[in-house]
Amino acid sequence: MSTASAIASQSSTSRRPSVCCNASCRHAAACEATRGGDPDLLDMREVVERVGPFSEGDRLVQPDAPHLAAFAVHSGLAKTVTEGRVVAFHLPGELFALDAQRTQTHSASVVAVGKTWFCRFPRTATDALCEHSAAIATHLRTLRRRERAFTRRATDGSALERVTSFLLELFDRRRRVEGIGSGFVPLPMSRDDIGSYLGMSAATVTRMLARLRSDGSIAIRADGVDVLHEASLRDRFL
Amino acid sequence: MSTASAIASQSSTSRRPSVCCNASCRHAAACEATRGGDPDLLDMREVVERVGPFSEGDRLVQPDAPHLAAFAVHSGLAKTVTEGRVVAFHLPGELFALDAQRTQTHSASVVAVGKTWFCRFPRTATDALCEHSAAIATHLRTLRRRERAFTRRATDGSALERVTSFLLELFDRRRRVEGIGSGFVPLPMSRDDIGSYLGMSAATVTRMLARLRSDGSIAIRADGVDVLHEASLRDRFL
DNA sequence: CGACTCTTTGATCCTGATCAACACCGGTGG
DNA sequence: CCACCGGTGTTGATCAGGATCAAAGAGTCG
Repeated sequence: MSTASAIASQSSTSRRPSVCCNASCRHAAACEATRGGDPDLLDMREVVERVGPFSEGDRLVQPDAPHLAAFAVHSGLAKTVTEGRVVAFHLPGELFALDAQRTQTHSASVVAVGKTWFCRFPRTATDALCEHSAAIATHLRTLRRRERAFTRRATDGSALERVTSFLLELFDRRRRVEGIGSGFVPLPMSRDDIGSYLGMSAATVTRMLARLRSDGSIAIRADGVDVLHEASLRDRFL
Repeated sequence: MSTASAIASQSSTSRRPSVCCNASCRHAAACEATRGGDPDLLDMREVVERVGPFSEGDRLVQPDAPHLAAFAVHSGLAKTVTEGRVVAFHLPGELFALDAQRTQTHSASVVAVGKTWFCRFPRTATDALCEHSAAIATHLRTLRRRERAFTRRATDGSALERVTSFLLELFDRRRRVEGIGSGFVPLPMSRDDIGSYLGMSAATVTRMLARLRSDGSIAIRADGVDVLHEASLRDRFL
């Protein structure tokens, strides 16, 4: 079941770390850690370790484990789970697990969804960078705030509105990382995961997607959806 | 419609202030401002002004108005309203409108429910007291925290659970102020107000109360409810 | 006394959960 | 290559919680 069953936040010795964060990385243009190659943030590239592959269900960090690193998704997808509920998804290029800087311990699990690679930023290294560079310190503070905002689970509005805004959120976040791309939004997570995140049953997620399909807003594929009519999705929030 | 239509937070000249905060006040024993006559807080009595009467619907403070005073309910009832929703009720003896100390302006309306008198604590006076007395400063900070907690609207749980916990909350708060009393919980606010506060329709509030009556937990009176079987109410939260 | 407002109660509707049946798909073993 | 199998997604049927609407008491104030 696991290609890498160990917990990676404690040490990376079980996986060959490799310094590989440079302009040739698929996400270099928009990676949050380096903000697309911002000269002020270049040092972040020197401390990163690539870890993986993780496969479906593998835990990257455990609750109450000491906070030893932050992570970015390199490829695949990750979810943050608290008390049995999905509270956040992490897309390629997005940095996370910054929340624990204060408490010194992680407050939730982070679990791989499908085959996933991560970029690991050891705490000791990033702390040192923050002392040398005000730009890096500020950048990480900003990302920490943003992580907190993403984690706040939207529980208001109808099921259709929540599914719609979920798709638009992923659409926008993906666009930010991949650059201007197609209207395709991958949904590698299960319907159960989406339902858990949105506070509804998996059956309802399916039904709401079907409704958006039937009015021509999206097309449903095996591995995600195509946004066919972005405006009609956004119009649901007048 | 109004016995006192002016906005009281700006000035009290339109109503005769009277220094009347002493042991003979009906709520002296438990008033939050003086914490039942705590010697360290006695100076609070010197700065208070009694204002009123206000009648149904009169606004005591307006959103965005400058924060010139905090208040306690002397008699009657008040509600805090934000964006058309009731977010808090204030019982006799309870201090409120501390929230604006930071922002310098009130963030919500406070409206009288029925005929209501208030005790007004001018900002300049309480600020001065806080400089002289660490006890008073600490006390007000504590109350501010508590006000924030009370304002958080409980939106989870079933309608029956929310109504039950609402009654118990008022029951407990009233007991704290009035001392050990009867099982009577006055409900001078309308069913609409309760529904707004609890996030449900007025009809549902009525229905849930009827259900609690039919299983013998409460009796419904014109002006409130009698708690007949406190334990069975609390048992709804296992 | 009469107009008004608020509460109560009944009837109906809507949303989304739950349960069950079925399709689909990838993997496994013969 | 094919039959089988378990997991996941889709879809229909049913159900429960509350909202909404309407009509009938019950105070309340002029």
